[in-house]
Amino acid sequence: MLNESSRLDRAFQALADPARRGMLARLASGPATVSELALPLAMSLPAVLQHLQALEGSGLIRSEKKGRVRTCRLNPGVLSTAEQWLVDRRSEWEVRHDRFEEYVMELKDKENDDD
Amino acid sequence: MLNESSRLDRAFQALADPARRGMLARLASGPATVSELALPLAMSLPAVLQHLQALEGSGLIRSEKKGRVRTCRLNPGVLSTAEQWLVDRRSEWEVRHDRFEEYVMELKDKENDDD
DNA sequence: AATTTAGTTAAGTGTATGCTTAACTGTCTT
DNA sequence: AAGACAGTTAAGCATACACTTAACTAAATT
Repeated sequence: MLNESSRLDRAFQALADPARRGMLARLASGPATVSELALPLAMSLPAVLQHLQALEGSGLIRSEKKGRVRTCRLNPGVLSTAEQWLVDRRSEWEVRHDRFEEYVMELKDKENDDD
Repeated sequence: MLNESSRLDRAFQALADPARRGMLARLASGPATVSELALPLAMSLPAVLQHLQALEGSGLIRSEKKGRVRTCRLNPGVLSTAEQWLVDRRSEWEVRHDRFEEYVMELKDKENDDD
């Protein structure tokens, strides 16, 4: 079974590499073949393949082979799962922070009462 | 120099571990000491320290020591930098996808014209 | 049929990561 | 002053990661 936590592990892990983020950025503008994805990268093709496996293993992309060319495309679902995790944390923090600001305001109001 | 790409490397790398995400989730609800962060984790204190170093090194948290207790708190800036990267990719994809949907709609309209 | 193209597999290497235990440094409590 | 508490440092170990080269498969071209 692939629980939510290990899905996020894989997704963030996949995102933690500039070559892979480059591939995702490329794929955001449309499907691409393995060679096209490899073109801007200064590494061997097997290395590219390994990055693609990481991306596909995390569910960030999917790919299919037709003849001898494999076409990759972005899979936006996992992208937004990761995004949502970050949004949730940040918004929880912001709520707390707003409350703190309120509290500071209250203190200032009381100070003013004392004048 | 710490460029944007390697900042994202570190941030996503830090996010790719359930223990560290747990710590961030805890810190989203307010500051905490090292021991408090360690409490729910089934690992030694030095291991916890190493995770905290990863988090602080990525800029996701900051911490300060007072007496013998170190207090950690969330640093929301890097969180939203990572979030923004994901949002940008997803929204670019969505724009393209919407255009494709439009295109499909157009095709269907033409089909209907032929009926 | 021979060659080029597109991708794949296998094996090896160096570095990074995630953990451990043991020993240690300050700070607070009694 | 003695001990407990909160955290830290150092060293070691096993696994995972990012790459490489060499050898290979299968599809398209000439």
